[in-house]
Amino acid sequence: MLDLNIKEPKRRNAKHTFKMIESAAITLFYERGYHKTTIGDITKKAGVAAGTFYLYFPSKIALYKHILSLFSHNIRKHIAEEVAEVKDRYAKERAGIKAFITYAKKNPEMYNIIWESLYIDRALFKDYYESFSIRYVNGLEAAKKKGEIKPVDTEVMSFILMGITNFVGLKVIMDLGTDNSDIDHMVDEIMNLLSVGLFIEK
Amino acid sequence: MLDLNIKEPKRRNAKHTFKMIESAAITLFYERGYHKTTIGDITKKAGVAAGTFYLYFPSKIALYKHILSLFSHNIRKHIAEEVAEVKDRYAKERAGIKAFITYAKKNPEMYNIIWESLYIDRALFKDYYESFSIRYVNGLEAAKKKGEIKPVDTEVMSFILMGITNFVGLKVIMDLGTDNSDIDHMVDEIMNLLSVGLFIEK
DNA sequence: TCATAAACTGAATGGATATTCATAATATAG
DNA sequence: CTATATTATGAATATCCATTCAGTTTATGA
Repeated sequence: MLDLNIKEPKRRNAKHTFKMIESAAITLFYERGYHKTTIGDITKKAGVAAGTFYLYFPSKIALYKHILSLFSHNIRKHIAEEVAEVKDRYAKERAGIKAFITYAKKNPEMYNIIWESLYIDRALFKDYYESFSIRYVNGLEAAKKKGEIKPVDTEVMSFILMGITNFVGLKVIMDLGTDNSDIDHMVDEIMNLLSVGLFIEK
Repeated sequence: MLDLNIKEPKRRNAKHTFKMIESAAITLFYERGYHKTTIGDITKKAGVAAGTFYLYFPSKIALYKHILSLFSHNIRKHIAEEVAEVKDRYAKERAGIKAFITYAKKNPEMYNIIWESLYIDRALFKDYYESFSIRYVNGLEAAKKKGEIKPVDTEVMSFILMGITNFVGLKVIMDLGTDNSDIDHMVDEIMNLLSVGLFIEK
């Protein structure tokens, strides 16, 4: 893991201060975006002085990278836990897709903050999606060997599946379109496409 | 259309200046992002004085909106032209998907600049994807009536299809993963999924 | 050629903001 | 209780940058 030069607090009160800065930043980065959020905004919301920020974080960008790393781990962990509970590939795929969308709905900050990496440090963005893809490919290759899925190009398929999940997640988070109340319905639509396709043969 | 208070140049030389500012901004917004690009950067690259910028654009944000609007129209027009040439829904879908990806590869700035609207003005982002979705839904509903596609939820399907196209496009533009040389192969993988699905029935 | 609108210049302005620093308060080990 | 590492403060600093403006140049129609 990259060293961000973040100083961990030692005493109980300081741990609380650290968390307050963290959560204030998450909220503000989500609401206003990274560039429009100032250190002053963050410390004010956290209820501490501006200087306090620099006791823990060497810079604004280090804080951003720290939060991005938190989210990367959390979402992966959450999906892995849900997927682990089921057996075959179909059930795993459904569980993974639903886990992503429900997690995104509960933590809308995550989505925005991860995507914003593209405009903060492109390497972070590339790294995030490539490593997500690699995980996906591993699962798909295993399923291919077991004859659970068709002999597709798993790398392309990983981006197809990430695209589906991310955009349906986006619809839910940003409330795009008319109806975003029923996540299970959306997951069903996705699984139906993955099962029988979209087109009717002539 | 929203009025951006952009002053169109009248003489030949000035039209050239205007274009230089436009294209410098497109390059820089792509390379550095909106917030990290200064008016000084833009005017320097365009080869004019800082004040010249304000002869044509009332503000930095107005320039961004102007460019976003250019891209919105161009990509839609490009896709519409390609789609118009073919008849049934399958061919239309293939043409549309391929048109998006090839256009994105040729104009990688477009992708970044459209997405960045999320961090500049969320309403622009919402508007962009919702109107894109509505166009998609219209096409899908027509195909449904004709019995060309299955009776899916077309709104959800529009986001599924946008997600697929956007993420495969992303892979190509950002060179994610190992192989991005063969766009036709990727489009085939997508069309195959849309035809017969991913899973093998037991 | 001349008058004038259009185009252009670049230094100056004003406001914002990331980061530093000298100082003070506080928790805890011994 | 005391010494000390830790935590906290917030005003000051230094830089950056969008925008303005007073003055200059240039194209073009008459």
